[in-house]
Amino acid sequence: MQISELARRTGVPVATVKYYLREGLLPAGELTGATRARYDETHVERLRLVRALLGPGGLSVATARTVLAAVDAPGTAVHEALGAAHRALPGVGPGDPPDLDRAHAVLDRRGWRVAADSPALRALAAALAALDAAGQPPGDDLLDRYAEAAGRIGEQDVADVPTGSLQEAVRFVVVHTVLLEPVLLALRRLAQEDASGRRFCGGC
Amino acid sequence: MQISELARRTGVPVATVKYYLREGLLPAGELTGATRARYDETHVERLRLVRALLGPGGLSVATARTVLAAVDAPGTAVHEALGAAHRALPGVGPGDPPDLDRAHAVLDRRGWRVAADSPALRALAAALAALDAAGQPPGDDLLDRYAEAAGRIGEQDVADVPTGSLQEAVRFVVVHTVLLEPVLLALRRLAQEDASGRRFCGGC
DNA sequence: AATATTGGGCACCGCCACTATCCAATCAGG
DNA sequence: CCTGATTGGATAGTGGCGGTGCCCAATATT
Repeated sequence: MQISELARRTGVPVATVKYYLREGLLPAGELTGATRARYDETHVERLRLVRALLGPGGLSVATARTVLAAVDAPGTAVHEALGAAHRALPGVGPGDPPDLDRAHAVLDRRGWRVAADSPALRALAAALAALDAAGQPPGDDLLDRYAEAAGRIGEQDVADVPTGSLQEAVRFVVVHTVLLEPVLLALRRLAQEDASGRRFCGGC
Repeated sequence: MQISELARRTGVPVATVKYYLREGLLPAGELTGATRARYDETHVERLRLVRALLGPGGLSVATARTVLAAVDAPGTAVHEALGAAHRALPGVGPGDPPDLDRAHAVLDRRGWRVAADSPALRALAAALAALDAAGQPPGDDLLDRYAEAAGRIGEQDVADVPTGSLQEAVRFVVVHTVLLEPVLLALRRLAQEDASGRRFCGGC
């Protein structure tokens, strides 16, 4: 198929498909002439993935390129792919390294072992600092409850990773890491809404 | 204090403080003359809150304005404040209303009652659609596990809301709704990292 | 009185995700 | 084979966002 059909089948404007090609989010089609290129089903699939990462996944084009590079690298081990995805995700800039002590303490209480330079660790520390700044420092019990719930989920995420093909596993990890975040946040809000209705509205 | 001291104490550039004043994120100081205004501790506190919402909270200026308006409205009930915060949070545009059936099914299995037009419900449906588009449709068991973990958290969030002052409760709800999201996401990533290390790296 | 600072307003900047236009090459229809 | 439409590729432009720089008259400080 040509670029116009690729665009039509995915609902993405042709100019945008060209943009993704330029940005390296989408592999080039097979050139059949100086002004013709052929695309196939893998391009359709990839384009849908790109749109999912950029839209609901909330990734920037630059971030998506890095994440997809990990998906494409042939020999990437699953643990490395997860690390690559985590590293690529919008993290905390190198500005003012936050206080990692409380974040470490939460991890220690659960017995989690993570890399000392884990971006998620810095993100957690930064988020805790923001709560302090907002005048609502979280208690250890609250953090532990959050950590327990997160632990359940993270454990399950990893247990679900398929063992068949490495390619498949890496793709699974990246997609689930990124696209289940909005699912989790939406479910939390729904749970809050339900609980709030019961506590403050008598079921509304 | 004057604007320069407000800026100095919070580490925010003066021009940016002026911008927040223009945008209505920060209430105007008390005018003491045509070119003087006085700010107090409430402004320092509010400015820190604004920075926390805009930075780690990930809100846009427009969203933060809406959320803060709910905080400021005097008679807002807690349930309304939560709703206002949820409605203001970056949701799904009115484009292509997603299929709500699967989202409803998850909620029904947990017995949650939420508004039919809940933005979180639409967000959930959109996120599920994105997973489908990415070729990794989530199974019901996965969704149920996520919902269970989210339920634990949301329940606790609501139970923690202080009952003393309404103002205090509303502020608590807004801050916790917004700023615990990055905490939850960071903890999930850390749990994944820990679990991945144990499963795929033998503890690395 | 001289100097420095302030509040307020407006214009401007850099970044980002597209989007529009142009061009030569090429394909399809007649 | 000729003609007109379409394509790939490149370049430039757009609109929104979150600030940022600059200027001015008015005011405080010295």
